[in-house]
Amino acid sequence: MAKGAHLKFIYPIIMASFKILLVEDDPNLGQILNEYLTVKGYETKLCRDGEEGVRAFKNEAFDLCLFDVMLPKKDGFSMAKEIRKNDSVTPIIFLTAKSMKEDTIEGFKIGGDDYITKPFSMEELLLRIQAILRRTSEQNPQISDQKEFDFGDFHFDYDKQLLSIHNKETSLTSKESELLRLLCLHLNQPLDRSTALKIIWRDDSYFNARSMDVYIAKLRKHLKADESVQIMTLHGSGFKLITGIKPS
Amino acid sequence: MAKGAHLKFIYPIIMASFKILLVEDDPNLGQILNEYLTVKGYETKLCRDGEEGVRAFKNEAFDLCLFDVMLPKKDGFSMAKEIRKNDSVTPIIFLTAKSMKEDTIEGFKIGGDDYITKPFSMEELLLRIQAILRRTSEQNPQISDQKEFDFGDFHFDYDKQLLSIHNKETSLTSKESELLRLLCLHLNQPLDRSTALKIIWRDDSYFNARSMDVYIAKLRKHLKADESVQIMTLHGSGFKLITGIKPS
DNA sequence: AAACGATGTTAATAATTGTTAAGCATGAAA
DNA sequence: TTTCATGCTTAACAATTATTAACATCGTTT
Repeated sequence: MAKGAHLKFIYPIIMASFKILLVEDDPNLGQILNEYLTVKGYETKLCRDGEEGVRAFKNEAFDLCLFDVMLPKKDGFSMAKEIRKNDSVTPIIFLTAKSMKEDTIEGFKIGGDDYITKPFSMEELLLRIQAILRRTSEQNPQISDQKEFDFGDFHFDYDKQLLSIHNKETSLTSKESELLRLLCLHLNQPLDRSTALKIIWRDDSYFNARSMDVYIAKLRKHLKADESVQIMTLHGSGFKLITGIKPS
Repeated sequence: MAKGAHLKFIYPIIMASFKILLVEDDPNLGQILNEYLTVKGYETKLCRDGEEGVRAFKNEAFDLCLFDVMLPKKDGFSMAKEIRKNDSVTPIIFLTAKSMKEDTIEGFKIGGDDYITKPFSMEELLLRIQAILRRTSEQNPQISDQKEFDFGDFHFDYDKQLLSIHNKETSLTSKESELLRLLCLHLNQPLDRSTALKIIWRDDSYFNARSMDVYIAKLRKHLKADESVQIMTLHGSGFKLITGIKPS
């Protein structure tokens, strides 16, 4: 029955890349798909036939499968059946040449998650992949959701909203925690203003931007406890949490 | 602001069936879909236009949305956008008359989960619904029928409405129990205010929200018996029952 | 340097949540 | 029936958190 409003939208902005098992015998299409998905930030493994595909699945961990239905040695549905014997969660998308309804339905019955009919647009495929991964990754916290951070002398527990140093503990508000978490995920790397606004405030607008500046100021106060840690301003683009500043 | 006499029906908290929000302006198709889904064991709510649909979504908890794209007052995509502001998880399937690629892609970008082109077979629609619900229900805590919970030093029996620690037993009221149950199902994870209100109070309204705050306070008192357990506030979004707090 | 936009800082205001207690309805006991 | 106990809701006010406003400062461009 239900659902959670207000769950944070964690888009794959900060995220270890997903690994996709692609099985396609047509060399052209295979290569195009492979390149396209790589460009889009996915790690891929391309196999040329069904047996090779199943073998790869057994030996490596994938986040999603993309199977052509018609394949040499072992067709896509048979692969899916074999995989579903031991694994009921990894999403499977079928590529089918014909838009035969029977194929479609067969695919879903086996436990496939989607099918897409050739010819298809790359963007559509990408969007389907994202839709499915968005869903699965939310239940897969380790992919993007680091909960505790150490930087400088600080220890930050995002879940408990606690920032501690030496033996002092400060409890943070939710907004402070979210912002600090983003900064930590980008430790010593730039955090884009607009990115942070979209993730935390859901909207990059003037007032939200000002609000964020206020929170940056609050965090800076908290972080004064260790001189070697600082939130640096990247004028016109964002902020960066840096560690290892030498005492002057 | 007196509310006057009113009746409130207590629905079963643990429902077997999924609840689908169906928004379709064509009376024939609407009724057919409605009946078909009902026969297939789903609970449905049928709305005739977009505004009605969004209103329904805000006040009731649904497991899946099925939106026609072309609708009076507010089209399906606009509905999805509005819903996605606060809810990134409830699956949305679009029904589209034309198989326009732009439409498709637009739908996915908004955060839709699938689309299906009219005319479609009922069986295909059902299979798509099942594919999505299979995936979401696995990660959907509140559908669980777990009756007893252990957290910190507590043992909580939902059916008996008993919260015990060491050798002390406290009997809870039904509202206390329902709220604690939801928190337990989300142990160490956020529980959204609106979700809890829709499930326990059947309606996310101002007074119910205040009532819920009162019950949070009551639960906090009960939970004082173990310092390592706390209900933490997620300002603006909800609460989280957390365990493993260090003694200070 | 002057002008402009972006950011820093503090304070005021607004919104949300915490807490206590007063009302109300219901059902059981007298 | 009246009385009482119970559980839930509503009200009132306090505390906390978030946003907006106002003004200072910094960086960049000219």
